[in-house]
Amino acid sequence: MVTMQQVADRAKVSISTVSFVVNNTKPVAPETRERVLSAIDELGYRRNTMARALASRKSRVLALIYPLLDHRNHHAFVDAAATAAEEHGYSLVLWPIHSDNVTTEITSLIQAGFADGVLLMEVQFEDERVTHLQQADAPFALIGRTGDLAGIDYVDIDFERTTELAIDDLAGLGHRNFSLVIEDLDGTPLARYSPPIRTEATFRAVLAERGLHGSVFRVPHEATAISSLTDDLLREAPQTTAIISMHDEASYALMGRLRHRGLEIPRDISIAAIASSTAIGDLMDPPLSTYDAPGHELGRRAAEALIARLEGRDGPATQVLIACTLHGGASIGPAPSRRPELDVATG
Amino acid sequence: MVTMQQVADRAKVSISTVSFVVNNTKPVAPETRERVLSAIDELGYRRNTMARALASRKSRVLALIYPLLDHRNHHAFVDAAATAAEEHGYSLVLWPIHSDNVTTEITSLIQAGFADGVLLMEVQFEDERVTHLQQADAPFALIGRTGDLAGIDYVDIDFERTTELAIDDLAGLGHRNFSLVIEDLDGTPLARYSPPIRTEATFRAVLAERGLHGSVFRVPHEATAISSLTDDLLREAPQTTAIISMHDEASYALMGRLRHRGLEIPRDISIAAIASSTAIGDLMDPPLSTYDAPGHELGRRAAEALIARLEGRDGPATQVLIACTLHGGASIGPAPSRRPELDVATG
DNA sequence: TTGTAGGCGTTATCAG
DNA sequence: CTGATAACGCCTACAA
Repeated sequence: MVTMQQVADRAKVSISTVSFVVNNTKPVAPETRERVLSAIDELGYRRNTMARALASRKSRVLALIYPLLDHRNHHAFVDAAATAAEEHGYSLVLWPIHSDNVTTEITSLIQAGFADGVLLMEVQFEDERVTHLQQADAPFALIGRTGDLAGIDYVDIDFERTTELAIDDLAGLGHRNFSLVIEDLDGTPLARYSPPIRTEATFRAVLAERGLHGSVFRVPHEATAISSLTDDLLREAPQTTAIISMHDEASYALMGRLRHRGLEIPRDISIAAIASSTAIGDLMDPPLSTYDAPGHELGRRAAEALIARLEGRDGPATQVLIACTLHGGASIGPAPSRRPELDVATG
Repeated sequence: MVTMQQVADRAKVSISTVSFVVNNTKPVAPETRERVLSAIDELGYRRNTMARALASRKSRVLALIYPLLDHRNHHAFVDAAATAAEEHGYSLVLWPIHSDNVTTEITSLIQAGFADGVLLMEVQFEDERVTHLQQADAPFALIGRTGDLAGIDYVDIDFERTTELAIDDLAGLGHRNFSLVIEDLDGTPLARYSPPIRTEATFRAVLAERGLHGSVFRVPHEATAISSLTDDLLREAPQTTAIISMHDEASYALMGRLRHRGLEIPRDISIAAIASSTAIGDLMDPPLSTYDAPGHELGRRAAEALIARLEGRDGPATQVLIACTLHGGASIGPAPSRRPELDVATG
């Protein structure tokens, strides 16, 4: 390993001069700088990350508290956060959660000087990790939202706006009777996960406001519940002509079983997935019309918000909401004038 | 931040004694140890990661070179690697690749003392990153395999065994005519990606050995190619009764369009997905029979192999191959005695 | 514009 | 078993 001292010797300058050119921290005579630069080049010097962190009291590491629930697709999100971090001279460390004392684990990351700040995802409506971070005065940013957001940096999907968009798009096609399909997370660690909560509330509010009708189906993450959904829906809300789904597995099942029941999509019934992705939608036949989750942008902006905070650019909190946008697909269409009779025996 | 010195003062011992108990590095009198421990507890001491790394010349960080191709599901894999690392006192850092000079970037991670070792995924048959790491004498482990594997630590799916398993399982059901569907990666950065290469070679070899028949379909990752696959297959290999697919998107499309063409799965034709996952398979109707990729185990073992190497446990290289195992599904069944006539006009 | 020197918090070596 | 003390490689006042 080649050190600053060796570079200094070769360039016939002091070690601090090397530091100045390496970090651009003080003006250095062009000619001296050249000498240093070429010494660095010839020796293949790289400044030692750990020594730098120790001396500067900054690790330049962001810890992403990483949920172990693997039924969600965080890929784009994590990817973008890592990339953004790297572009700003930071690194992203995955911090899997599995201990019971999650909260103390998280702040110790920072107290141990390992990370400068924390990125939190899968945030619950009331999240003790957040309060703990606040108390410990540890820099953090959320992907997602808690209930109380005063002064908190966060980036999240605008579920409210997305829901409204989907309803209005479908209403514009003549639909008047909606069904919303969301995940039922009761009994799971995500019981108070806010996306379904916010979406359901918005769904009801918007329908009421527009004078439209609808039902809500909460579907647990189990094969039996998912496969019985279609029949439940047709029985309990037979007038439905437009389904909005925030449950990809359920969407799949619906597409298949609705056709089994003799309904054609979108001729007889429309279905739109929100907070999903085109990649998933394109697998279906017909391609599912999806309002794509802006995973990439969320990851990037969350990392950047945290970095901004770390670098002292204080000021108002970053509070960003991004709506999902409709991206192709062929599963929505004009509302049918009337629905064909269902062959109930087939169900 | 509370330091070792403060702990030492409070416990009325020297700083080295504190270090000994914190790291279990030398015997300490039970009573002294107790004093230190309670001082640590009272003060809330945590040893500084960066100082430790500097002094011990070990960062305890593994860098996962992280591909930016997001059409693959690396979730379980990354997750398991991070968890395993953490269990061994290491951290996993995501290192997104986007520079042109990937190779030098990778070794500089280590030269900068940031990471002790590197985990490489999406390995190509000939991979210059590997040769570069070898030349730089940087510790690394692969997830995947290059062509030349002498002395290299790697963990990979046993595509050969998996392919053989799938063929034999289906042959056991009476199938004699197979089609293999793999991704065509020509023209992409993964042109020499080894899984499809190995799988195709094995497919041909095993069929020949068993006296069975088959065709190979290489399908690019494009909607048009994927949607025309079914017709191509039925035209070019009409006698096929069993499809083995290593291309999830194509599997989806096949399930849908085969039914459109009047073929029932698995009555008329069987389909098995290899290196896939039950989670994906369960979305289909009928549930796709999948030979599940052991992502979780691969991630764990790769991380552990690298750590073993880092900790000087040398000896023969870790070279692990894990076959995918069949996991449920209902898309394979006995070979049909004869296939119903196809309504060619429907295609 | 450049150099000197004192940390940063640990680890590790060597005495006692 | 315990304690000094010298690294580890870099940053950063403070001097020159």
